[in-house]
Amino acid sequence: MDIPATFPTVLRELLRTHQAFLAYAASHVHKLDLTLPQFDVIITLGNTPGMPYKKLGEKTLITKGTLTGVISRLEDKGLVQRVASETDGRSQSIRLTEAGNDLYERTFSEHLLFIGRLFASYSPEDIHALEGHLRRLHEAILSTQKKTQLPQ
Amino acid sequence: MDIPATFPTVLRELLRTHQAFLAYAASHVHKLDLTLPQFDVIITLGNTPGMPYKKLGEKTLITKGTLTGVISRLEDKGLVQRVASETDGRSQSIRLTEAGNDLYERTFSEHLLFIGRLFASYSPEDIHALEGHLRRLHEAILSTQKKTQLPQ
DNA sequence: GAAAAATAGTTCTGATTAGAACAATAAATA
DNA sequence: TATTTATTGTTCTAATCAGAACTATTTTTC
Repeated sequence: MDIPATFPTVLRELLRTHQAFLAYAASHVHKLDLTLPQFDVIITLGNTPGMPYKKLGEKTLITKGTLTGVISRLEDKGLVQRVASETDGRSQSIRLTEAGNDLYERTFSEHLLFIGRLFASYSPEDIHALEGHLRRLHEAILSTQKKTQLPQ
Repeated sequence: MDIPATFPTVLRELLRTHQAFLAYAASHVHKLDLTLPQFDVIITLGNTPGMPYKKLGEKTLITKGTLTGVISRLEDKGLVQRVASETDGRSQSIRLTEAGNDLYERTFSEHLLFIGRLFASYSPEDIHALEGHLRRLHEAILSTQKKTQLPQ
């Protein structure tokens, strides 16, 4: 079995790029007195009638245990509210309050512009290629993980 | 200014891929009763005479405030030790203890194999291409960040 | 319909994170 | 040399993170 000598380098680069992106995005979001996960919840809920807890977690990649705390802090700030589901006694819907929606409308497009600057030098094809490479690695990880789960 | 409609998708994919990789790597490392940052420190120190605190932080991407805690926990486990610098009263060198080195020797190559499985379907050119794409995005982020730092 | 299994959220724990404030030391400057 | 400035590592805070245990409610299965 011959391991390419360079794959640890790729992975380091993945980590560094990820970290750099978070720092860049956070520098913008912190001006709103929100954390990155909090803002992520806001923009995920924007332009929706709200969504169940679980779906929100899947979209934002936030674990349910963490999500409880994030939502609570946003609720304290008056930006979101929990609404008990009528059909399922376990479930709740999270949605933006009026203040939360105001914030969303006021900041989202600017945030998009801010993030978009990163890709100033990218053509649509460039972006597409990058996405393809990431998606391939992502899928490779998932399928390797699956194989490893029930080894031999 | 025309923003490509797809860049949020790429970034989501970056986050998902990153998360998937961490989960995959952690599943292996947790068997050693170590966290990912802890193991990262171990393999960074492996095959070195130790290194100053600051350099270790740069290599592992761990902030100095966090690093203090990580090192302390590894010290408690008897895997690393702090050695005061002789020339600089502020500085310390961190290095593996004998037990730490044993662990490193025993687990590193296996860990490399484990991670290498992710790239089973990759040719060296594939890996190189992926790395190039990541590096480009990384540099785009850094340069955009620099421009934003002193705006107008 | 009753017991068992699955699901939604909460709570708890230990660790990491970024960031700021701080002490001690070293280096630069005047 | 004395003062100022920079650097190293620690400590502190508030938040996130994954994972496990737990409660309350469905849903499944028999």
